[in-house]
Amino acid sequence: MMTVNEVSKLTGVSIRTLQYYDTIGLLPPTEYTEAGYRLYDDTAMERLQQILLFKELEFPLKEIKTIIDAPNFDRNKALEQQIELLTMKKEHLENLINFARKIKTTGVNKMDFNVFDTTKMDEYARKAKEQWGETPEYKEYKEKASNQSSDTQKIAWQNLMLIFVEFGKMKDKSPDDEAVQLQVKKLQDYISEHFYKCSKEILKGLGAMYASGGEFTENIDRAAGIGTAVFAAKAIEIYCR
Amino acid sequence: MMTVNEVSKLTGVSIRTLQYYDTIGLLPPTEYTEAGYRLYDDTAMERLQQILLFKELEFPLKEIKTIIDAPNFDRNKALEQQIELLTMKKEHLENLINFARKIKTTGVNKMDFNVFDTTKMDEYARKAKEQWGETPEYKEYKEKASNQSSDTQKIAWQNLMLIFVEFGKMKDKSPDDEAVQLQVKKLQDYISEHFYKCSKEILKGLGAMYASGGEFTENIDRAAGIGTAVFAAKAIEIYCR
DNA sequence: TATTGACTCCTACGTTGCGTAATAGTTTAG
DNA sequence: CTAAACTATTACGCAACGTAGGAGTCAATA
Repeated sequence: MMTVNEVSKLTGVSIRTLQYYDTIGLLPPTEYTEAGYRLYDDTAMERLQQILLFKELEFPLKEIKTIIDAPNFDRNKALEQQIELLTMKKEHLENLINFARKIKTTGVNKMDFNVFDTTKMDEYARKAKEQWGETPEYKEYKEKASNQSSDTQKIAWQNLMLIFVEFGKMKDKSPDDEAVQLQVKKLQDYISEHFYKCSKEILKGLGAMYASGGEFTENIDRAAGIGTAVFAAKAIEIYCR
Repeated sequence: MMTVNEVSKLTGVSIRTLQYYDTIGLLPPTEYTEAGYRLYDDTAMERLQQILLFKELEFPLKEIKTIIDAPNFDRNKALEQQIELLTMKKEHLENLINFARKIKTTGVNKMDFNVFDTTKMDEYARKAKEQWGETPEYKEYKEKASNQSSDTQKIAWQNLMLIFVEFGKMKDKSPDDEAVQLQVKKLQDYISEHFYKCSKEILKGLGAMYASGGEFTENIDRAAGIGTAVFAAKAIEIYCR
């Protein structure tokens, strides 16, 4: 039988934590002395080992409790689910890192809220559908959109907006300037990678849509400066010739 | 001037959040009506935009406050630091994912606490040093150990232990069995990748150390079953001939 | 004008996993 | 037997809000 101090020293778990695990019923001590001191035996220690194992994998304590208490719990299934969860978190972080890098290089400080609004994205998708109908490109978009988490999607749209921000900073140049044309290519590549294969045909249609004066135009101009949408459309038009 | 409701609908930020940002001083409204209603103007909205931007990058609110309030704050430096932080988190998750995968395949349910104890790791390192002196391998270890975060190191040790767990499950086989020998190679590769280049010479020395009856032997046996250390040492000896 | 419905305010508890006192009783070594 | 070391319980603190409750406000309708 070991006291809290001994258990703590052996396992590295703090005394407070042991007390806490007792109060939440995760790891009740084997018995108490008359004075109320907690005493743990080997069985309790094994349970603690289990707890530490799952805690290491970032399971929340409540889940750990149900997992360990369930007599015939499917360990592997829980592990797989947790792996999935961790993977999603990882991807989220990867997205954020890319986003932060781009923010740094473009030096944005204004960004339209609608860009952050996921519901608007579907609106754009619907508009695109109106223009293109049930083309293979639209199907591809829907597929990618449904496969990827909305989180990944959201950040993809944000990064797309950052490309327009770069357009915004080139407005003093001519639309056929080399740097501007390169930017158009970056746009095309980005769309191809994250939404659907973007041929020059489609890009042309997009350019027209950007400058058509609708919500898309507004959003671009608000995020990247007034006139950016039209400017980008011009550059796109030249690029697609 | 916009009310909380309007701001909320425009930005997707909840009313409660706006109230909260007011109480913590992050985003005080431009003014209050006589009735105490919060009113926001364009300047406040821009500030909110900034806040959302940094929040997206998982900056804590307190930092966001200091960042935005500092008149000549080095944005890029803050972004770089945040990128680093996010990268560390990502690496941690990658480690955990690998750990979880290995746990799943090996089916461990016992793991010695000392394995989780970082302080012991340095002890092993010191022992290794006694055996090898200031060899280039030891220098390599120290370099890798200092470069990698202690977190990554810790999980590397855990995964090393899992390799011994697999040894433990092969104890009924002969040490020169093909599967066992393959396991030795896996051990060698793992050490090479995560600690230092592990030649057969060094591996031989390690094998002797594992079976020498010291703390290392105890830890291996406790984590992977009694007799595992000796068994692994035999297999290693054969492998190194 | 009174009422209704929509909106807003503030207060305050719940969440997660403990850290950190503060106060008081217990055990052990000298 | 006393002091040192250990333990217990209680309870606040943190991060970033969600949620609920009670009450005052605003705009429009009956």
